[in-house]
Amino acid sequence: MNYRPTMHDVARLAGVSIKTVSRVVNNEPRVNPETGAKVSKAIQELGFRRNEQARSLRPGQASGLLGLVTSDMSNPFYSAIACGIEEVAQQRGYFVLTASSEEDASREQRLIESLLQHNIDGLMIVPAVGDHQYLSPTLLRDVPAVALDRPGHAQMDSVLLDNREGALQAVTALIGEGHRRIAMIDGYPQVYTGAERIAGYAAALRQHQIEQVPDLIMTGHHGELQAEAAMDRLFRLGDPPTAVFTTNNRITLGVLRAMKRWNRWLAVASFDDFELADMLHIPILVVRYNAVEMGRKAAELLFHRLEDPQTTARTCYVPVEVVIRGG
Amino acid sequence: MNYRPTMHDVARLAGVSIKTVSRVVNNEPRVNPETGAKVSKAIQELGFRRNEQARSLRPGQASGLLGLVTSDMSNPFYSAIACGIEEVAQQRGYFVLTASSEEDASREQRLIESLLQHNIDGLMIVPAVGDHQYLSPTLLRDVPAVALDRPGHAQMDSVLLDNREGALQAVTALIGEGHRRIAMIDGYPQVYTGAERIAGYAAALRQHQIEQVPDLIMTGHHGELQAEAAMDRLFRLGDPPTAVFTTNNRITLGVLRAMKRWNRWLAVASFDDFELADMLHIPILVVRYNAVEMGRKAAELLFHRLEDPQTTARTCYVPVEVVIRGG
DNA sequence: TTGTAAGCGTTATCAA
DNA sequence: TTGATAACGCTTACAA
Repeated sequence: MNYRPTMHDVARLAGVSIKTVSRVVNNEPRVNPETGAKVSKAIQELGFRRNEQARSLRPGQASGLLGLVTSDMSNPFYSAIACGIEEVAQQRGYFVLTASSEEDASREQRLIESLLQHNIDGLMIVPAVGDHQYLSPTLLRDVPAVALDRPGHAQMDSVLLDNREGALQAVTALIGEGHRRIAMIDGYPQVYTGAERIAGYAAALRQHQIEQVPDLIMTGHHGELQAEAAMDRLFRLGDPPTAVFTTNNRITLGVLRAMKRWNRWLAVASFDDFELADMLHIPILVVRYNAVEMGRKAAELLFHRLEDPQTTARTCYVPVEVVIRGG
Repeated sequence: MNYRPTMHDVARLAGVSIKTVSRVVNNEPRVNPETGAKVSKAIQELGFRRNEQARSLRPGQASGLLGLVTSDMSNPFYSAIACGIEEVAQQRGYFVLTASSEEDASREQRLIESLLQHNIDGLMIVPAVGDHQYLSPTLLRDVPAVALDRPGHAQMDSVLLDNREGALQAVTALIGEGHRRIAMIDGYPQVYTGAERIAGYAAALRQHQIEQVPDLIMTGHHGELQAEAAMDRLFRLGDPPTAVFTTNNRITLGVLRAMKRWNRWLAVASFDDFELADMLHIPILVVRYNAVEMGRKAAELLFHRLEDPQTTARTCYVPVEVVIRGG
């Protein structure tokens, strides 16, 4: 087994006390340059590296760890967020502990508790559906937290999209192209983003005096396959829609698969852009935003709060825009 | 500030010694049920949670942390790997510290050192190009490590794809379709996977007595844009190819973009599948494999080694297959 | 069955 | 400018 040198070893080799080694390691002032050189040499020779766990054991010392809980890392949206977070964290010498809640609130809670046991300095979370009392400062032991994509507890910073506005613009664009029978396929309406996007869809119809048709509103689809089936049902209607608004990237993929299978290409507006959207042979409207930037913003909010814990909770909106892809 | 209760607090409240609390927390036998109940009650009341950093400070105690260094988390291939790793780690109550090397060996080395300072129990790494002496057991302080996607140091476990065979099969399939002028666009030939895939391409041509044409072999492209430009150059040739073999997902995307721009659709075989490949209006051959499974395998190898550090290094090959997408 | 005391590797206090 | 010593929160010999 490989022995790992400690400050004691360095101190012994350099012929100084352990405190002096600590001073050198931490670049404290008031160290005699000569002593410093001796110590540095010993550090080099032994290949000493400070044990971060031991250092952060002492209260008030940061652990250099952040927690990130998302619902599902296999969704490119969340992995893009994770990228942004990591980028900022890495710049500051922090590491990120990532974990997936699978959209399960009790699992999310357990993960958060485990993360707290590891002494994370801050938490970023995409809160799963449900009550979020366990995100209260008390239960988080005053560890700063940022909610991502969905609002968390009232006293948390958050980074959100303008979901409603994006949906409204996308559906309005469809209406502008002359569509009146516009279907909507959505994920979980219980999820904040889903609810907001539905509201945007409804608002667009209302603004143009188009009545909502229950047959065209399909809610509660988890994943591509369910969305594909929903599109099938729309195709089978006596009077099918001429356009479809999908509320997230997974749904959009399912819908496109169904259209390909039926070889009937309706107009599509999708909340969420996706890779290769521009390669489609039909034009498609997408609500686009910068997910990596969302992650960066969240990490930055967190670091600001670590530096200044007193400021009141802030919500940061990431802009969305509607663009045409494919075609 | 929120005070975080310690075992001492629990002990005081329950009227027992700290050691008894420790016994209860760790489910040690030989605790009087009554005493245990008292302690559990105190733990509940105070909301006590063991401090993992303090626990793992003692040598021989696992930290419950694993390190993962990939080259670029924004590539879906690597994030899929991370998913698989996390899945296995989470099952065992481990957390994963992720970091991106950006394909820079010195940065990779610094990240590994930082990870070691955090007392990770094991490391998984997609080694960047370059010399990997710093992946020797000595410099890793005998922390078990698994190389992913590319071989690391001789004494490491590794999880690899059968790159050469996949490339050979893909190019052979193109030849089977009657193609003789088959171009190849690749990323970095210095990267192990790139080199292997090039070798597979060359082997396929050789087996069919097709001579390699230097003009059709474009190597050293980083990212989509460079690949797109390479495809442009191929189109401008007096005698352009009839088919293209691309050695990774980024290259493929660039090539498809170029084809769309020129509206000239050559046959394509791609190493790496990609989302929406099946939505393309042309058929495309892809070398497919399960990246999530690669992550799972790597994590499993790591846990095996944690349990039994003595076994010799193992290499695990993840199967690849050639399938037709799109069309 | 329970408790005392030492120690893990670091930082902080305070005295030299 | 340096060093002895006591924490930090926990586990583990060893003792009671």
